[in-house]
Amino acid sequence: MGKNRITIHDVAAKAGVAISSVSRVLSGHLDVSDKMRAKVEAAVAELGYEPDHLAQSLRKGATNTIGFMIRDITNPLFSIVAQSAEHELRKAGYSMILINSHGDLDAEKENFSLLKRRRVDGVIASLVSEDSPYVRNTVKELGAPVVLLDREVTGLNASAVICDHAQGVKNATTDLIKNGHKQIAFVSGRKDVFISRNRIKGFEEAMSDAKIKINENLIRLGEFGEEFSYEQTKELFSSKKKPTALITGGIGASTGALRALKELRIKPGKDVAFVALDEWPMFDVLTSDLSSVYRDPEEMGRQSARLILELISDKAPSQAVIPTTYRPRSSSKALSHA
Amino acid sequence: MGKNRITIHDVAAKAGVAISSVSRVLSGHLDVSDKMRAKVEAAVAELGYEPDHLAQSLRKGATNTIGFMIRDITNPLFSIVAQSAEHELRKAGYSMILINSHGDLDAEKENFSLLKRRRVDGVIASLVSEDSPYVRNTVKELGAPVVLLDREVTGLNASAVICDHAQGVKNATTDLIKNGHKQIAFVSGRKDVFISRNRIKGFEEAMSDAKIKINENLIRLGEFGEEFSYEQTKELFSSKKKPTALITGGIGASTGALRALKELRIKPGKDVAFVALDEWPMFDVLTSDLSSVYRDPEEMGRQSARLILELISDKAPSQAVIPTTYRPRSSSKALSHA
DNA sequence: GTAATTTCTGGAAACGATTCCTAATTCTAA
DNA sequence: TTAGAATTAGGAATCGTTTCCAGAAATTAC
Repeated sequence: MGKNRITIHDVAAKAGVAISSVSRVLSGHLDVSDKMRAKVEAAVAELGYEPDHLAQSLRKGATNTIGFMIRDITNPLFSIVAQSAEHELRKAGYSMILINSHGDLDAEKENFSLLKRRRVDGVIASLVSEDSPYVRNTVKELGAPVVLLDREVTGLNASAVICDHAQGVKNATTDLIKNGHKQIAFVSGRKDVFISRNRIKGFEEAMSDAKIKINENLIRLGEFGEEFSYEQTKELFSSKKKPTALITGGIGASTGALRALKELRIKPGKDVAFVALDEWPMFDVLTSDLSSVYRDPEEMGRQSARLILELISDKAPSQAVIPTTYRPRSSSKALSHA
Repeated sequence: MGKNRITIHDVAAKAGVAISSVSRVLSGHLDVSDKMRAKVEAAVAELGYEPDHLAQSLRKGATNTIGFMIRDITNPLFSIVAQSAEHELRKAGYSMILINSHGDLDAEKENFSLLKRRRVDGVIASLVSEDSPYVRNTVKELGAPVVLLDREVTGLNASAVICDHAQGVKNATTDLIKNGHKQIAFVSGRKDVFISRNRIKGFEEAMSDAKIKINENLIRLGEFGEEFSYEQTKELFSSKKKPTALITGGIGASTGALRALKELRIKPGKDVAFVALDEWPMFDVLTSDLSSVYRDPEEMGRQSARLILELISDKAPSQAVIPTTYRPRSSSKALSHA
């Protein structure tokens, strides 16, 4: 097959020089005569030589590869983050190894070990959890810099891209309140991760500012993903005292809630006010004018790429904050029939 | 930092044996005594040694890496294909390098060269085009096996995952006809790629079977992506003689069409019959009962992984055919007001 | 007990590059 | 003309493995 791989030896032989000279020419080293450069470049062109990235990596101790670890690349938000990060890294000469952890802690652990063996120069990761004690160890053992997506870093020598969920949620909640809502339900993922904590924070601030007491029964924080949200929504709207507004955190939660409402024949924006946190592709076309809290996934990708490249070039860890914006649409305005 | 990388030398020293013996134990070679195995394993455990994948690759000539080249990972269908392929490859000990070509031919060319330098063991690719003469060369030069997604292979030493779009489209068209539609518009991507040709083939067969003459003005094949479809749909429904049914090929095209219809205040499923080719996440929840032609993206991922692994182990190229199924919903039934 | 065979182990040569060190060449200055 | 400095080129070590080869040790056969 492709057995006839052309190496630096072949080039050296053809040009009648030493391999060290070939290497020097190719790496743009200064101490090389014009004659030498010409000879080598001719040989390279003639043979169509391309340096072997593998051998270079081994010798240089850098693979120019970044691991991108994610819970679920199927999440449209994260697929955009991944694409944007890849685009950015590529411009800097890096490739991206994509690796899924399916929201599973053991898989995640194994993934770190895999990336370590592959000697990636850095890792961008959306972790399953942030508080487990294993994170600190794993990241330390990795021996390569890490950028965390939407996770709070504590003591860890890592950078992070964090989103200011609180602000967007606060604005959304305030608007709901302004529209007369008091019984506002909030369905989102696990409370032990930053994103949920931060979202609920914005919610609580808005409620507190408006001096409305929060009905704890309407706060449902549990799992990411559709099923949890589906069940919670069904429960919420099957009870006697139904909420008049609903905020759902994350695409999975929004889907589950919309599915439940559909089955219950409750029209979001008509029978109940609705705000989705995070948008998905075709949001405006496909939803009937749903309000949302938006964050720019492309910017998240760009920032994560920037941060990991900075860490690789030995800069100090830092954080990038992505703003969120409340996008009011008609679904915020459903009349409260409280 | 992580300068203290533990190598096979360290293990050999600690165990008091030769490095070749360590290698033999670790690779499960037969000719090794129990005593030796025990000594080495103890040393490995104590030092926490993990073999360097890079060095292994260089020596063995295999990187256990597959390149996954795609036009746009943001396309929800393809992100599922990617995830599913990655999952499958991982089980076989392979990692996946993800690389976007943004639908650009030059980027694609460069991507192939990048993957070649990185010595991937194989490539799964959704190419921008299939007929350009460069494909044959590039793939040959790559020196690694290739699996093409939804592209017809000609003479090339490559496998392919192809979808039987024709069947699903034919069934959908036949159903539309049964519901009284004759003026059926068809908007999809470039005619020079398999997917469009195959889809239109199903359409033409159904029309021909029903002895309905096709109005060429209603067939709009041009670009993938939202804009083209948006413009074509606007045009189609601004003319005097409007189509009574619309089939859109691909997620981009469907989005564009839905956007156009929304602006024109034409309700799919009410004012016009509508069938979308390909579904997207939350399809059933978010669309108001749109008919579709479905293909299983996870199966596409699994099959592409299987095929590339087969090629790597020197099996002959082959094709996997993914069926498509027509999923009639209420949007097929809009009354024809022809 | 010796010879022939089988098991096991260590040494060294790859894999394909980079880079340090040294020596040869050219150039400058006295 | 020659000593010294500055360029330039080649040789060899190195990155961390695997694997071939040869030889030592252990086993078996006679």
